[in-house]
Amino acid sequence: MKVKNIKNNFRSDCPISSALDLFGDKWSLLIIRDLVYFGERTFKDFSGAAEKISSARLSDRLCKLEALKLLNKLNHPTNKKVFLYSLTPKGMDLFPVIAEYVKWSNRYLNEHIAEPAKQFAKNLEADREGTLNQFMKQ
Amino acid sequence: MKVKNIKNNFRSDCPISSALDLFGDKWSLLIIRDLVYFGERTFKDFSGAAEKISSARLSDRLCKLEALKLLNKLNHPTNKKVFLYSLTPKGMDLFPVIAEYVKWSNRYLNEHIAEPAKQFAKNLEADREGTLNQFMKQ
DNA sequence: ATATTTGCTTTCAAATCGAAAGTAATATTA
DNA sequence: TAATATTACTTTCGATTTGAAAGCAAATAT
Repeated sequence: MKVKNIKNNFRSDCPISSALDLFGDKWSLLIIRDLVYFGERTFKDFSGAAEKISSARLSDRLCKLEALKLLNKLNHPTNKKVFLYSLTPKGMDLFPVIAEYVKWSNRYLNEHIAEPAKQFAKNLEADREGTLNQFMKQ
Repeated sequence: MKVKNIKNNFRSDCPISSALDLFGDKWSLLIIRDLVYFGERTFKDFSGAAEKISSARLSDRLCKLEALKLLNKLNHPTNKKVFLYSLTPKGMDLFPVIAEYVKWSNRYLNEHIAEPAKQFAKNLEADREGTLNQFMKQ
């Protein structure tokens, strides 16, 4: 796949619009989410997530996120055709963004969201620092 | 404009994907951003932002965000053809999400972003609670 | 040796997008 | 008060992005 120069194509010098230019689509943060939660994932693992990303889109997003150095792609230790994706520190630093989405959704989409997420949101509200650190130190 | 039932069309019961389903496009958070910063904006004001949203897209997004009750649309006190958009508490509660994007971009896109945003990020890093409260109490 | 699995790529119709022009109602200017 | 300008949109249309499905090659499992 060709990943054309994603940077140097920003709409403005605003940090918010620039972040959205890089990973402000409907899939990138869900890939990051899976990696925060599971640590490592394969192509097939990502494909299995509830949102049902198509393989074309998944392939495209993994390439872009790797090009942005938000994730690492490593060989599986025993299976040559499988790759293991994981977060770089740069990618892991998106976790606080994700956490704020969780808090907002817990407040305003509460009846719609899954029970474990509600608990996570509750922990975040009670002790943000601690809950984030729990995930972010490795 | 017709705003078709935006809810009941979620990809999953995940709070992150659900939030992205509602306003995970490249423009919605920038509209919220302008309203956090300026309090009130007109259609023309939004059009003037550096990212140069097209009028068709702006019209569409304002409708959707109003339908989601993230913003209010009020008549201008003296000019009948102008409307004043502002944030509801539900919309204002997206500010912490925005703030985390700012922090991330300040870390990883630092040389690209504008100086005032860098200062804001610095304040956030030094005193998150205080900096957020400064904006969020009206 | 054959079948299956994995991580993709290709194809294609449909949805979404940006750019530009158009419109209708109001407000300003001459 | 008649002409001009402004505002908040809507319309149109070609280009880009998307999702769904099928295809594929290499590696693994049977």
